[in-house]
Amino acid sequence: MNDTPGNVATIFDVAREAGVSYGTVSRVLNNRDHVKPETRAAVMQAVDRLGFVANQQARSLAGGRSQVIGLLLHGLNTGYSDEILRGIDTELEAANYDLMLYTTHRRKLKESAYVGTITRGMADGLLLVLPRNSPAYLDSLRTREFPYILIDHQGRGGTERSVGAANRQGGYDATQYLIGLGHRRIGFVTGTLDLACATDRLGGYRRALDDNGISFDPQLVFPGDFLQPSGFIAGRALLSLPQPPTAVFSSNDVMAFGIMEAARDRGLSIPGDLSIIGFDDIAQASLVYPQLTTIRQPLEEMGRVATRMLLELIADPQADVRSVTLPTSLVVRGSCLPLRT
Amino acid sequence: MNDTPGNVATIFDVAREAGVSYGTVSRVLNNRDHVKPETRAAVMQAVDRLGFVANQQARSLAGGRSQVIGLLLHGLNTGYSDEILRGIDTELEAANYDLMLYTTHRRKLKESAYVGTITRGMADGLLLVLPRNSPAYLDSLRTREFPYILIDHQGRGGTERSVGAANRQGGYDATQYLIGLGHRRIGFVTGTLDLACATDRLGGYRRALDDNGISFDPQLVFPGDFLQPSGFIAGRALLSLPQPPTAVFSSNDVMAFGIMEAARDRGLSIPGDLSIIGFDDIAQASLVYPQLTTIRQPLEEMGRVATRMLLELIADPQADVRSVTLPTSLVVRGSCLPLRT
DNA sequence: TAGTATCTTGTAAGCGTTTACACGGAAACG
DNA sequence: CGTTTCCGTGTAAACGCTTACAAGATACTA
Repeated sequence: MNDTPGNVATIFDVAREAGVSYGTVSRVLNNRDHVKPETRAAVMQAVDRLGFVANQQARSLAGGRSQVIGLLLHGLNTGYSDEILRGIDTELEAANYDLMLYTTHRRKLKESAYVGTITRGMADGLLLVLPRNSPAYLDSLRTREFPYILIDHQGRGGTERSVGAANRQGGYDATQYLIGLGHRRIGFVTGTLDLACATDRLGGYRRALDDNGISFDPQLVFPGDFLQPSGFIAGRALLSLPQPPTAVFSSNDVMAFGIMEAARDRGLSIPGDLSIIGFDDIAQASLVYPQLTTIRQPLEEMGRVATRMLLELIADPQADVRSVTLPTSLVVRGSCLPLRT
Repeated sequence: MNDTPGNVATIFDVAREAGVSYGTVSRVLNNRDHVKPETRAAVMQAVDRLGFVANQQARSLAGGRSQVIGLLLHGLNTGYSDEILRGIDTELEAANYDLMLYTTHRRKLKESAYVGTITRGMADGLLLVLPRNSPAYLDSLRTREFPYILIDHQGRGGTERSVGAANRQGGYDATQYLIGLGHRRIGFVTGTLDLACATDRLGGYRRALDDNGISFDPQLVFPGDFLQPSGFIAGRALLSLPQPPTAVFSSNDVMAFGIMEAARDRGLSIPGDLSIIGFDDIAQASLVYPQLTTIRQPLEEMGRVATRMLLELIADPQADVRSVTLPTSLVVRGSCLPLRT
């Protein structure tokens, strides 16, 4: 309020204003016991009058919480992170936490440096979006008992605390849906296969074929990298086969758009001549024409759940927080049709 | 490296390891003069050996930089912030700064509380994405001489340091393009009109009509709110007019998608029966079918430019940093056609 | 070669909090 | 009514760093 510009009220100013000691002010600010109600009120008034806001740096240096959690991302590229971020944001806001955003741009080295600074006081906990296999610095987090949660990471060892989606089941469901529509020659465009989620989706596809007595044809599987151009290329390749597929399952929506483009290029109508199903259910999926049938991955919810888990862990490091796999769901829109006979 | 779990090396540990005093270590860490080269090397080695990373909290408490800048956003809703964020991230990474993300969810009260905590040591500077008119707390930033830059804010007073886009010119260009294609009855769907960018786009539209001797017809202007459903509603309304428009200019891309939907609902083909032009050029614009012709707003560049301005301001508070308006550009895709006669 | 300026380093103080501890007074107990 | 317990508050120390300031070593000047 009435402070000279540049000079901001400290806990001492509040103490003087309220006629108590700084220790008492701290106790009030932290909702500690052993403070007389009138004193508490007086302090609160002084806080209001001075417009006092505690310095978080000092607070966390002195051993308190920083009320900040870190989020480590590869990048802001896909539109995939945005949705997770939204979930995290929602949950953090409710808990009165702030968010520190770190993007690594896929540089391994940077990641571990980040993890270093983050754990040195910057944040109370860490969320990592790590679709690939666990890097070494997780060890240091573990031994240091620093609270962290992995998002979208399906590590082999059950030791990691993570939240992910049922990629395998989703892949199975997508394939099963197409089979249910009568399709037998079903193309598959993979994601980047060093990511667990990509291999899981492929696994689901193969399993569904198996369960339905359809033999696996390697020709129908085309490698992609989760980006649109690779979808286009894959689409073109699959449609040029001597015996092209009547339906294609794309490991994500963005590549599905590429496949759509390739089909249109060839003069094929969707879904009349070719059924397409995607994975993720990003916002665009319902904006394209025809609207894309896809497997919904609950990204926002993953963000929310992970955040809740992390906050729980921060509150009680011994808490029994276990990995969670959230279910995917089939979203039927307009890009698939029963096989014409 | 070899620290007991939970105990992290401090500057004192480094000093002991290197056989110098902690003051010297600090000097080395901050690249100060007056350190003998051999000493510097010895300290750096000790730093490496111990895997030391400075505690940012302590550092900024003691008067140094926090190497953090804050970003205040309304929310992560539109896909619009993502792109700005990407630009910011790029620039920050280069400058070795970290990002603190604050979302207000449009709650005025929260904003000013945030600004309070941010300026109390949390960050060295602040970026605000503020399409609406400048709120009161900016005054406190100003008197406190805290470095900040506004993004996408076209305030009246030239006092604010901000970076924005040429919304008026963009609106003009879009309209002019449609007129050039022969269209005379051109619908317009507004954005939320309490935002400067929305009124500017409308202004550009009117100006272009004027310049071409086309009289302004209020019936052709329909209020929207930048979200897809309002585009749909607007599209339906415009197309139901006794004399419907042959082209529509939407104040942003997302609403344009809604208009497309409305047109399809009515059995109209795009661009055959109706030309549509958007504004923003978000990622989806090139994914829909037909691909959307639109006015590109250089969001990522806005983020980058604003960040550079802010960093400059942090480095030298007296720097002559002036507001910047970045040009928009017409991106021609497939959603507009010359008027059929 | 004495005197001064410059380099190099160490030490102390302080940034704004929290937390452990101390101490007087009120309440509870026998 | 003396003793014990708990309550309410103040004070000191610590968190890990930066930045004056001091002081010894070294280089430069006349």
